[in-house]
Amino acid sequence: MHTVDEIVEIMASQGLRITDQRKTLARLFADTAGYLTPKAIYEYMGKSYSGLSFDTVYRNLRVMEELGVLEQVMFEDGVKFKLHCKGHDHHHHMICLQCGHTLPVTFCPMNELDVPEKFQVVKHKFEVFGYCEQCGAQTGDEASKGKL
Amino acid sequence: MHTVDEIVEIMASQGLRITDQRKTLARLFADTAGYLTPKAIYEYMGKSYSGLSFDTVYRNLRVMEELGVLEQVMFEDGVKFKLHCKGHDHHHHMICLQCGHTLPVTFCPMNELDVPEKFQVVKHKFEVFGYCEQCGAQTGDEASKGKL
DNA sequence: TTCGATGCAAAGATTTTGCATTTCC
DNA sequence: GGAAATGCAAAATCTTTGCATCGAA
Repeated sequence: MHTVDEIVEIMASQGLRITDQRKTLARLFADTAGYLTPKAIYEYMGKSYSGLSFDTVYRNLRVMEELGVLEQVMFEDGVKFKLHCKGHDHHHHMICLQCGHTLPVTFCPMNELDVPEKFQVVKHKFEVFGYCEQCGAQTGDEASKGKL
Repeated sequence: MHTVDEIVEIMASQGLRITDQRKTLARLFADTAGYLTPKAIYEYMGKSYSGLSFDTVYRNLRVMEELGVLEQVMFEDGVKFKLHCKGHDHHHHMICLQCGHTLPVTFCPMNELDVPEKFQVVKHKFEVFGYCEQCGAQTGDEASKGKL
């Protein structure tokens, strides 16, 4: 996980200018333990910047992704972003369908998997979806209506 | 896996009309052991139907998905469809980055995973990406350029 | 014959790009 | 001061919807 300062430092070291907007973006991701949609990010940022445009948000998300600060993931309901997990040991995630928060999973199925020698593995994906403590308690039977 | 006749029968039993276009779609999926993009499907269908429109392809894909014949999956480069795996025991897939073909993986990591009791599991995803025998042999060093 | 399926056109939604203006360093 | 970042507008994708016509049952 990165702190605001670390993210800002990475951007500055690449020659990027540190605008207010980018600082706010960095703070948002540093404070968020999960996935955010571009729309949610735009709406959050819009609170602080009246003339904010969607394309600037996208541009900054792309820049931060290229720097390796953020990672982009496709879900059934669209693209989401979160802080990149680099710097940590290899792991996977349990993801809350309600709020998007994530919990690390240290177990990796690739250690157990018997791969046919004909298949040349490049990468893998292992994700567990469900409801976190807060959301599971709050929603009860409504839980199954989540749509991440 | 379904045969063309099984797919057609499922559609007919739901009151859907069996048009030539739908028969061709059924045959395409019955013959394809992997994922197809809407665009690839449209282009394939276009060979047989000159006035084909994209919206009809989409409509039929949605219908077949609702009937449980197809399943839709989001990849980094967009939505893809394949025959639904129902009727088989629970399994996962190894997916070729080049051609989209899939191989079944009977191992399920959820059997090994120690889930925190606070987290209420709904579903999971385990996918292995790489190159199948044919594509791995063909592409060699170029392999890493795939983009599924 | 009748209602569902199709093609066409247009609308939505999401993401990207060109360009003038503003702002950081 | 000069280059990068932003906002605005418009374009490019991808997907869906309304409606008149066509066609399967």
